[in-house]
Amino acid sequence: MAARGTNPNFMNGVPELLILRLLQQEEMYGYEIVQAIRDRTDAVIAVGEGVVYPVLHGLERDGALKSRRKTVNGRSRIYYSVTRAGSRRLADLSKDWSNLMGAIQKMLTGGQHAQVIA
Amino acid sequence: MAARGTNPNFMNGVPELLILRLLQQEEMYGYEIVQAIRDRTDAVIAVGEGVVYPVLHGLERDGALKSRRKTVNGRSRIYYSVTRAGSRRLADLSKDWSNLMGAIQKMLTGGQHAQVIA
DNA sequence: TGCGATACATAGAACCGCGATGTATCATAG
DNA sequence: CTATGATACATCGCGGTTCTATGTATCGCA
Repeated sequence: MAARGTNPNFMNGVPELLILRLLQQEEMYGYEIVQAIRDRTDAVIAVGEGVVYPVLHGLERDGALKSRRKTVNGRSRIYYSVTRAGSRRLADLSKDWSNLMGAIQKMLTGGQHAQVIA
Repeated sequence: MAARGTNPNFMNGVPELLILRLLQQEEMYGYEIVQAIRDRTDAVIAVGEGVVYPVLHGLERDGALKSRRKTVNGRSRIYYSVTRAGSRRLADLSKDWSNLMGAIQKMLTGGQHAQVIA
C-alpha cells in the first residue's frame, strides 16, 4: 500500500492504524468505523467514508483483512476482521508510531540539546 | 502553507513543528537543522534538505521566521529565528499535536470501548 | 411522500514529503 | 596539487495519501 523508507513515510497510515486497531478488537463494518473513530476520539479525529472504504479495500486486497456480508435489520453490511497478516501489520505500525511519537515528544519537551545522560 | 480542516490535515506539518521548536530554542541554519533532527531523534526521524528548505522559505514568507546572513569560517549561512507570529504558530501546532497524540494513544491503549470513567 | 440516517462506493483535487539533482566552497587525503 | 567528501544552499517532479464531493440505494419516521 505504501513504500516506507527511513521515516514511516512520514506519518501517513494513521487511518490504517486506527482501523486495524478497531478491527482487532471486534468485527466492524465501514460505516460503523467512521463513527467509532469520531466517537472514541471525541471528534479530535474525524475521517470520512471516502477515507475509510479505500483503506478497507486496500487492506483486504493485501490480505490483512477478511470480510463477510451480513444482513442486519434489512441492511446489508460488510463486516471486516483482521487476519494473522493484518495482526502483524498492526504490530509493525504500532511500533513505528510509538517510535515516532517518542522521538517527537523528546524534541518537544527536551531542553536545549538532547544530550545523552549516561 | 496549508488549509487545516477538522483534522490538522491529517498529521502533516511535523517537519514544520520540529523546525519551529528547534528555532525557538536557538538560532539555526538549514543544513544544521537537518542534522539536528537526525541526531536528536537517534535517526528515527530523518528529513532531507529537500524538506527543510521549502518549509523554511514558507515559514519566512508567512512571517513566522526571520533570517539573517552570516559568514562563519568562510561559509555563508542563513540563520533563522522565530518571530512572535512564529511562536504563536508553534503553540498552536503543539496543541494540535498533543490532542492528536492523545486521541490516538487512547485508541491504541484503550480497552473494548473507550468509555468515560467519570 | 419526503427527509434524514444508514451503508456502500468512487473520483478528482490538493497537498506534502521524498529523492534526485544542481551549484558552489572548504578541508583534507592522496 | 588534485580529487573527494563534507558543508550549504536551492528547486523540481514523482508518488502516495488524505479530503471533499458526489452517487446510489434502502430503511424508518414524520
